[in-house]
Amino acid sequence: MATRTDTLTLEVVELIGTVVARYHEEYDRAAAEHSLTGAQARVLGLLSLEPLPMRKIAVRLKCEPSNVTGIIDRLETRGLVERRPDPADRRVKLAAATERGRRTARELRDALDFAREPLAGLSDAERTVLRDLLRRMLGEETP
Amino acid sequence: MATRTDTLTLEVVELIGTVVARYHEEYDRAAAEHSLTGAQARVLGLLSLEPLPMRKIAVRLKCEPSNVTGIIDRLETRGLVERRPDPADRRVKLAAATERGRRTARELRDALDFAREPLAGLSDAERTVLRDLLRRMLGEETP
DNA sequence: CTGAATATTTCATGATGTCAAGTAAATCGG
DNA sequence: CCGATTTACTTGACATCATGAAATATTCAG
Repeated sequence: MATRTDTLTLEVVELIGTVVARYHEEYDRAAAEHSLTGAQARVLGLLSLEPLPMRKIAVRLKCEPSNVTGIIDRLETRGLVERRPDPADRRVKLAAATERGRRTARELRDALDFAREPLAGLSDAERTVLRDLLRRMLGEETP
Repeated sequence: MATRTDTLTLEVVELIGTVVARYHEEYDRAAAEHSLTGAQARVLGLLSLEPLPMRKIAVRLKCEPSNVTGIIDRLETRGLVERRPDPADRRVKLAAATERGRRTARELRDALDFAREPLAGLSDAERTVLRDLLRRMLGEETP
């Protein structure tokens, strides 16, 4: 099976590149409307689901823990996140979204839902096909 | 047509998020193997096709021209890119990949081709479907 | 209890990004 | 042709994000 140089493959790769670029534009634009950077929006989104230790945030972001300190600092300064002690381990600090933080995260999600409208051009059947192709492409087994 | 909250749409959005993350990981990893950052690799890729004025690089990157100055500075320091005068307009500086720059860009492209192997799991017919769906999703009319 | 491992922070450093100001060159109106 | 405006690029100041090393506090293993 030709995997590298054929026109079709290159075309798909190019399209995926475009999807990636579009995704970031929309994400950063939505974040900027709340005066957040992309990284801050991402972390706030994570914390709106559940409080997390600094260490785990770093794992999710695939970055050094020392980097997370600064990002949480900035979110905390703006009252969107707070640090709490972990009752089970006094070394650990849990970062948790405040009420305002959760509200901001919700608004961000809604704005991104709007940005996701590109999918509106596809029917349910087509989305199903797209979902299955993406899953296989990502090597996830169809459950 | 339900576009926002249905499970199928959210699932596809999630998968696209995963594709975006995967794409960046691979891209940055390939760039790092040549001691390049993602931004540097991206610019080098552009310049390996044709020399460009600083201004146009900024447009392609969707950033301020002053930012491009630094990126080109760093690529130039490493002998991958050079600045040339534009014979048609003495205000303009053309950034052009050197021979070494073109070679590095080629190696980078090859490494990325390898990273693109996820597509190997799909047949030609499936890739065609994927291509068409992505095109429609991106609002490009099928030529 | 002591020593190793873990979680976080701080500091130094570099890349990327913005914005404002400055320089040089082209262009336009008169 | 000439002065005013626009355009292209650079510089400097600053914020964010990222890494890595060192410091501190706490847990855990033996």
